[in-house]
Amino acid sequence: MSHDDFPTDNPAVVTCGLPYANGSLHIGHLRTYFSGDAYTRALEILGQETAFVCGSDMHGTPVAINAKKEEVEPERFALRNHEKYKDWFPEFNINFDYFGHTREETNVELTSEIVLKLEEEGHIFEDEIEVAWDPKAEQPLPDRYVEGTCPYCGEKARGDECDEGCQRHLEPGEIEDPVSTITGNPAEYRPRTHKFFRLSAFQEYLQGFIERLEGTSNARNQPREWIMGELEDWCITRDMDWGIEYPGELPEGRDKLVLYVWVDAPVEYIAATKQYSERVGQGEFDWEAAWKDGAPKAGEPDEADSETWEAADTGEIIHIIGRDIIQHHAIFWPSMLRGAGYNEPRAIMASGFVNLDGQAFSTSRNRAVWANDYLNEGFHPDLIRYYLITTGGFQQDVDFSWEKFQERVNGELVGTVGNFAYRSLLFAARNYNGTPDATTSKEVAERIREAVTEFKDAINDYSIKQAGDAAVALAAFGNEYIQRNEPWHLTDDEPQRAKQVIYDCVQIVKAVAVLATPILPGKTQRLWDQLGEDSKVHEVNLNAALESPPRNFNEPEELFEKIEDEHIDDLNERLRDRIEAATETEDESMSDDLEALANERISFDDFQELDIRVGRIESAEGIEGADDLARLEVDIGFETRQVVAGIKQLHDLDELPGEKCVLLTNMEKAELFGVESNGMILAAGEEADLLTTHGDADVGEKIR
RNA sequence: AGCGGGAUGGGAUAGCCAGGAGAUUCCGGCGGGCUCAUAACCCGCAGACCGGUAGUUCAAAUCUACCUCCCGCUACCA
Repeated sequence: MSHDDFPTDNPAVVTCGLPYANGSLHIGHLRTYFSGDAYTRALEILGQETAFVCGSDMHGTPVAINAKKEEVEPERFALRNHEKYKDWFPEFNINFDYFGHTREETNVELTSEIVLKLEEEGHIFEDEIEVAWDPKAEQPLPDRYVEGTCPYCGEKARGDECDEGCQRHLEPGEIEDPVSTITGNPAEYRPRTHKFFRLSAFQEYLQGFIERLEGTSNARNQPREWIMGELEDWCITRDMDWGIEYPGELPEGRDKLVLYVWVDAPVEYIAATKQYSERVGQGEFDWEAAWKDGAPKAGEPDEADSETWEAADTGEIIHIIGRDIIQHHAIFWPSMLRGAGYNEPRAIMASGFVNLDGQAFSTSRNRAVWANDYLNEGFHPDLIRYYLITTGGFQQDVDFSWEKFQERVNGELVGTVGNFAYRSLLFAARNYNGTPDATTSKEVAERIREAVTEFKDAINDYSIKQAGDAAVALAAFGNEYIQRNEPWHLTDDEPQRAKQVIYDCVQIVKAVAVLATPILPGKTQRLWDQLGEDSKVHEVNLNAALESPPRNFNEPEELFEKIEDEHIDDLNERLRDRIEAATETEDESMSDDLEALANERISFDDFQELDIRVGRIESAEGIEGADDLARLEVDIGFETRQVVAGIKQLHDLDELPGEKCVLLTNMEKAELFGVESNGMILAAGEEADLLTTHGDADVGEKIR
C-alpha cells in the first residue's frame, strides 16, 4: 500500500459492507453499493486492477431469531435472503466480481485459520464473564437474545449494542436488567468462560493506522475516542448454535462455542476475493498479492510503524461502508488483520444515511422506498444511482424525495447529458451518417483533458460525486459549445466549419460516455452503442475520451426520458397512504391495555427492604433540555432529597410545592440529564398521578 | 443529555483538510436569444455582509477558542 495515486501497480480490492441476510433492502441501503460499484468502475477506467467483492452476512442472533419465528432452519432462512440479494444487485447494475456469503467453505476455513493464527500469536485468551442466562429455558442468551438497560445511558438496549440509546457497542455481560427475548423471562447472569481477542495490545498499532488511513474523515475521526482512550478486549465467542464453530481448543467442559458474527463477517472480504481469484485464475487476479503479500510480519502488533507500511508493497484495500459500522472496520478488523499478518486497509469510505423527505427511513412505519418498488415504477437503475451518488458529499446524509429526484433527473440527465448527446449525434447522423471528417479542435481537446484530470483527482480524493460532476459539467460545456457555434447555420455556407463543430461535439459525447460510466453504467453503454463503438464502455480506459469516435453510426434514440409531474404526484400519494396505513396498525397495536399482573410473589422481607416515606414537595422545576423531566426537592423529615421525575408535562409544576407525596428513599441513585436523582417519587399510570396520603401522616413516616 | 452531521443568495448544494482575485453549481424569479435538440438548449440580470463573537494572519467561508441555532438517531417517567 503505497499511498501513491491510483492507478498503482498493485491489485486493489473494493468491498461493500455485507448486507445482513435478514429482510429487504431499501434505497437507503443501496447507496453504499452504488458507490462501491461506481468507485470500482472508476478505478478500472484509471487502469487500476481491481476486484469488487461482497457477500451476505449469514450469522448472528437476528437471523437465528427471525428464522425461529418463521419456523425454518437459520441456514435456509439466511440462504433464501442471500439468493434474493444475489439476484437483485445486478438488476441495479451493481456487479460484484464475487458475491458470496459467510457460510461458504472458503470463509469458514479462512476465518478458522485467522483465529488459529491469532491464538498462535498469543492474541487470544480465556476469561470468565457473567453472561445472561434464561433460567426457565436453561440456555445462555447471547447478544440479541437478551434485552435490557444500557449501563451507560440507561436506555433500553439490545444485548450487543445500545441500538436505541447511545449507540454504544456492548460487550456480553454488560447489559443491565436483562430479559430473555425467547421467553420474556428475566434473565440471570451466570459465569461462563469465553474467548477474548486482546484488542488492547493493538492500541499503538491502531494509533498509527488511523493516521495513515485514507478515505472519508469520519472513518478517521469517529474511532479516535476509542483508540486514544482505553481499548477493551473483545469477546469473540458466543454460546449458540448458529455460527462458525470456534476452531481452537474449547474452554473446559464446553462442547460448543461459535464465533461472534463480527469475527467471520469481515473475513468474507478476503474469502470472496479468494473465490474470485479461484474463478478467474490467480494469474488474472491474485488475492494473496492483495491481502497478504508485503505485509510486515505477523505477531508483534506494534512493530510496524507508518514508514514500514508506506514502504510495503501491498494491495490496495478499500472498504466502503455505512457510517454505522465504522468502529468495526477501523478498530476490530484492522487489529485482526494485523494480528494474523494480513495487509491493512488503505481506505475506508463511510457514507452518510439516506433520509426520506428529511426524516430517516423507518422500516416499521413503512416509511421507505424499497428497492423493488423503485424498479417496479419502471425507472432505470442509473437514475437513482446518479441521484444518490451526486447529491451531497459522501459523508453527508442525503435527502431523498420524489420531487428532488424528478428535478435532478429532468434537469441534469434529460436536459444536460441526454439532450446534448441526442442533439449532437442526431445532427451528425443526419448530416454525415456519423462522425464528420475532421479532428478535435484545440479548445475542445483541452476541455476534455481538463475533465479527465478532474475525474482522476476526484477518484484519488475518494469523491465519486466529483467524478460524476466532472462528466456532467463536460456535457454542459458541450451544450454551450454547440449553441455558441450554431452548426445548423454553418452547414450550407461553411460546411468545413460545420464538420469541425460537430466532430468536436461527437468527441465530447464520447468523452462524456467514458467519464460517466461509473455513475451511469447502463446508460453510457447505450450511448456507446449509439456512437457505433463495438466494445464495452466499462472496459476502456481514460485515453478513450480523446480517441476518435467511429466513422459511422445511425440516428440515436433519446437516452433519458423525462419524468412527468403526474407520476411524481402519484408516487407521493401512494407513499403517504402507505405510511398512514402502517402508522394506523401501529397505533392499534399499541392500545393501552392494563399491564398484566405479576405472577411472581415477593416475600415480606423483600417488601421490608423498600424504604418508602411520606414526603413533602418543597420545590419543583423543569430540567432544561428535557421534555418531561423535573427536578424536585422533597422534604422527608430527616433531610431534603433531590429527585428527578418525569412529570414536567403532566403536572403544573408551580402547584406542586407543599403537596405531600410518597417517596422510595432507598432507590439507587441515578443521574439524568446531569442531575442526580436520590429517590423515586411514586405515581400511578401513564399520567403519573402522584401518590399522596389519605390522612395526615407526618413527613418522614415509613409506609408499611 | 449522548453520539454523529450541519449552518453559504428564495430552496438545495460546492468550496473548508492543503487561507489569497469578482464565492460554485442546480432549481426557482426576471429579461433576452436560438430553433439542431426531449417546450429541450444558450446568454444576461436580481439575489449571500458564507450562524454569532473573539483570536491568529498582510490576507479567513476556509485555521483556533467560545457561543447560538438546526437536523438525524436516541433518550428523558429512578
